[in-house]
Amino acid sequence: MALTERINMPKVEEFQQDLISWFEAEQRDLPWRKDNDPYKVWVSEIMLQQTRVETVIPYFQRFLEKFPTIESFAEADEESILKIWEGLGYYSRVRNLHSAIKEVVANYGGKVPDQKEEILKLKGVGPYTAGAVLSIAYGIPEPAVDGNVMRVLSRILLITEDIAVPASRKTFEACARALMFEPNPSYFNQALMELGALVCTPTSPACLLCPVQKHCSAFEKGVQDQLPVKTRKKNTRHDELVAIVLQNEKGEFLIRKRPGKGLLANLWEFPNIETRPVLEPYETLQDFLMTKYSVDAEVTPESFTMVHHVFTHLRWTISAFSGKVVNGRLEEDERIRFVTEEEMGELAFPVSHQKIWQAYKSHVKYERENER
DNA sequence: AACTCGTGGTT
DNA sequence: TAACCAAGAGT
Repeated sequence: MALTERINMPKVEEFQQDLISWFEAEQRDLPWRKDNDPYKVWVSEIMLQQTRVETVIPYFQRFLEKFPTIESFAEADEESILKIWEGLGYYSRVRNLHSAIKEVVANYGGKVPDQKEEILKLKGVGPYTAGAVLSIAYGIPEPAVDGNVMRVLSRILLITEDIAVPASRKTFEACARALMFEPNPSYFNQALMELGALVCTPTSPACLLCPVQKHCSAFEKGVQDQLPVKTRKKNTRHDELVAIVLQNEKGEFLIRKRPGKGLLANLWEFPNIETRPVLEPYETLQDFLMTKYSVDAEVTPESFTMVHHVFTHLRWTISAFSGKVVNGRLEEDERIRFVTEEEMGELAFPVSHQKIWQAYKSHVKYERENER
C-alpha cells in the first residue's frame, strides 16, 4: 500500500510485541484502569483532554463518587456538574458530556454506543475520544490519535508533517491503523500514549530505556529531538479588569453568572468590568454598580489585591476592590444574586475569582487583627 | 483552517 | 519570565 511505500515501517509483529509487553509490565496504576466500563472510560477521556494525569485523578474519583452511574449523571443539574468540574478548566467539556450522556440515556437505553458513526455524533466526542472509548471499552480496533501518539509515531516512523496542522492527524491515524495490534486494540492505543507520557516525552526522550528503540527511525538517525515538527504559536491578548467584592446590609456578597457561551460560560464571578481601552460608560465601580444594577454602593478607594491570571490565549490583570451597599434596590434573578459565604461554596467559580476571594479573606483577617 | 476554550507544571 | 506543554473538540 501507499503508506508502507512512503514510510519506513518497522517489523509490525515485533514492534507490537515489544510495545505491548512493555505496557503490561510498566503501565501506571490509574483509577480509570480498574475496569473498562464505557461510562468511566468516557468520563476519564474527557477529563484527560489537554489535562495532566495527576490533575485528573482526584477529579475523576470525586466525579464517580458523586455520579456513580450514567443515570445519576444524566439526572444532575448544571450547577452541580460545573461545581464538580470547578478548577479543571475547559468547562464546555462537562456541559457537552452532560448533554451527550443525557442523549445516551434517552436514546440508547443508557448504553454507550459501540458504533463509530453513532458515538461521533455525541457532543464533545471527536475522533480521539471515539477511538479511545471504542478500543478501551469495547475492544474495537480503532486508532486513538492524541498528542502523544503523534509525537511517538512521528519519531518511530520519521514523519515530518506538522502536527499543528489539523489535516495531518489523518496521516497518523493511517499509521496507527497499519500498526494496530488486533488482539488487543485497548492495550495498543494505551501503550502508545503511555510510551509518550513516560518515555517518548516532548523534550529529552528516554531513548535508552525505550522498549521500541530498535524500531525507531528517529533514534537510528539521531533526530528524535527534532520531532515532531510543530509550528504554530499563540497570540495572547491582555485584558485589565476591576472587580468588586460587594457586601449588602445582611453581609451577603454580590455575585453574577457569566454568559452561557464563551469563556468560563455559566460560571459565577464577582461583578467586574474591563478598564481598557476606556472605562466607559462607568467611570468608577460605584457608577458601574449604580448604572448596571441600580445598587447604591460605597467602594473603598484602594484595591485590596491585584490578581494575575494566565489563560492559554489571554491574560487577565484584575484589581479587586471591596465595598458595601448603602441603599440596595437590586432585583435578584437567575444571573445576579446576593449570597452568603456558605452558599458561595455550592457554586462554581473560575480560579481567577477564587484568587480574589482568598485575597479578600486574608485582607479582612488582617484588618481585623490590626484593629486590636 | 484558524481561533477559542482553563489550569498548573516545566523549561 | 515567557513560552511551552498535557489522553482535543467546537465553531
